[in-house]
Amino acid sequence: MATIKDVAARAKVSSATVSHVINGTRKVAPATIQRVQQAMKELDYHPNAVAQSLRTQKTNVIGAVVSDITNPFFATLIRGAEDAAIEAGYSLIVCNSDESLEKEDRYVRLLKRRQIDGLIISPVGDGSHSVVHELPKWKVPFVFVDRRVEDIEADAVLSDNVDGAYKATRHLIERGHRRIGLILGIKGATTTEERLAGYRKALDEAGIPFTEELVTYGGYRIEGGQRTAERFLSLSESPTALFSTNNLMTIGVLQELSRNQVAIPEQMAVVSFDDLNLGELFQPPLTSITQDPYGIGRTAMGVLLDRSEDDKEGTFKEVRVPVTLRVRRST
Amino acid sequence: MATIKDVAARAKVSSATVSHVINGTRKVAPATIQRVQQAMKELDYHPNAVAQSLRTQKTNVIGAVVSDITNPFFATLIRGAEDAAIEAGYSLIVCNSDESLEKEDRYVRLLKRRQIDGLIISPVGDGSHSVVHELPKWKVPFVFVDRRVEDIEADAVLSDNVDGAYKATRHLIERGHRRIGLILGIKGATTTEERLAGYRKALDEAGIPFTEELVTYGGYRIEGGQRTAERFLSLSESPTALFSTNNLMTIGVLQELSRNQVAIPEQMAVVSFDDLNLGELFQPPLTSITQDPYGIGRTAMGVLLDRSEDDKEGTFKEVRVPVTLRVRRST
DNA sequence: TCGATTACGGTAATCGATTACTGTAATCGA
DNA sequence: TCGATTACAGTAATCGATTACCGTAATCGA
Repeated sequence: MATIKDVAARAKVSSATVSHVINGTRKVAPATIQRVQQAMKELDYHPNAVAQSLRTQKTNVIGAVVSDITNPFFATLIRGAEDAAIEAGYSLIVCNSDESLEKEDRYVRLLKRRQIDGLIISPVGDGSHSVVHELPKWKVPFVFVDRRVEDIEADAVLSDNVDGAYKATRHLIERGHRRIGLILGIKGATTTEERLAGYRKALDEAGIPFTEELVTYGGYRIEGGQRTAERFLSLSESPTALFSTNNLMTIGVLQELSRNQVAIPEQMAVVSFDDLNLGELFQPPLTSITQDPYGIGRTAMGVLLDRSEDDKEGTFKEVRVPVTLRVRRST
Repeated sequence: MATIKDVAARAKVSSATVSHVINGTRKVAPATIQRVQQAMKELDYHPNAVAQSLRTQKTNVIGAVVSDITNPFFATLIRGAEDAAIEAGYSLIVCNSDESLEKEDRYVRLLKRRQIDGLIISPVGDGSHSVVHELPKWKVPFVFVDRRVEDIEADAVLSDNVDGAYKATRHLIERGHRRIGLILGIKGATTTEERLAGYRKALDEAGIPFTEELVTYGGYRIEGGQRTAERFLSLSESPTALFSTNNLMTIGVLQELSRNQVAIPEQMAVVSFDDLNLGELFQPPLTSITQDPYGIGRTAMGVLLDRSEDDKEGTFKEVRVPVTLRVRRST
């Protein structure tokens, strides 16, 4: 591979001049510029980004840690982040935490070693033992997406969870349901707590008493959706509607209901927080709260790059991305 | 951030010794090792991967270019690649080409500048004008996934497309269909050509004549599925079965059939190459050829790392990952 | 005409690691 | 006892860029 020195030699200038031609960092005589560009072309020279990074202390790489890229929600979020990153000249390294604190820890440290310029993270669990607590000390700019950790000062781009859960629950109430089973994710996670708050708000407003029995935790996994749906079905007085608070658990719920031949919506209405993509192709089409993961990813990257370029401080932003209730036939 | 010199100073040794302690590259007295480790701990030292990369000419970064991470097929493929990468100490930079030659070109060059140790790529279109033609010259090890470019010598990990298409078509024939509409992707892409070959093989075997009229190209996009389904429906003698050769086009097909209230499978049988995940939740559940994208990604990464570690040459492997026909109720 | 300014570009230090080469004691073997 | 070997560790070059600092010639203004 040709280096800057090769170019310099061929153009009969110093490497300093080549660098300045490339970066436009000082005035260079037109004739010299010509010679340098010619030499670069002839040698098919392209600057070594690793050397640049070492010298400038800037890698133009952003790290992203999400629970699982295989989940369409995160895939789309990452896609949004990536598009924004590329436009600004950054690349994205993606890591999957699988909701494991240990993996999250390992990846964040790895990314730090790689001198990333910023981090987008959806923290594992309630974040209480997360490695993110070290981030402020390390001075790596970062932004929370989807979830956040309560007691850490940082930017965050999140869905409007309270509003979404409120709308979903109110919709079910308007359809006449009074026993609404709520399937939450991981106790302590901000998404979970906020969606619970929205649910309670709608119940309160309608004067329906809150029942512990109707609230379960499925860990945001398919299996959790099945398990909790099963539990709801076995209740002496089973609910007439289920509100599942993420896409994977909804899949589990639908599988379980189908296995037990429970008719939707006749015997059980179903609402999902977070659309299943293709939700409209199901039979019946699924009523859901639609989030905007692409928008979350894109604006998160924007917020992150703003911060790392304006250099550090400044008050932290918490952006709430609106969600919409899409009524289909499962309710 | 602490550097190796800080550690050296604190442990009262040279930076060479610190380096050797870290890497175990030469014998160091136990007492010295202790002091160095102590110093590293006290300073919370972690080696700067950028500096290491510059010196060793190895970044431990692999690039991946696929058409769209939002497509569950590629998301899963990337996930497989990533898991394998992480296990081997590599990180993955993911890029989305969106089937655009220009983006593909830009990203591959960017990745090369970043000095990636290897590349996983699903080339755009038929690959004839792809930047991948430059890769051998650049000496970046790379492996094709999902598709390949015909005239380039390289490793490749691909689905057994001929077999899959053959099985799908034969299945339809066994169900009594003789007019089977085939929806291909991008003319010239190896996936397309191979799936066409499998389709023809099954027809030949059954003595059914091949009809141009029943073959269309949908560009591997949802919209293409809709468009081609519409075309098939408007045929004077429309087919009794459709074989759509990727997941996105299948979605388009299903949408279009549903819009026209065509009953599946009574009025039109449908088979998809590549499962829709959740295909079993559709009504009716979808018969499909199931690929193993996770396996493709994982073995592709394995092949790639083998090659970059065994250092270069050696004959190129073409791995065919088996596919299975999953019969559900859409046929 | 001469000092100041401008235009242009080179020298060498630097980023933070790795590693070839070298140096000094201590130990060994006969 | 002395040359050889071994054990241990330091010096400095290097990877490929950027950039602070400096030098020279040409131009300008009064």
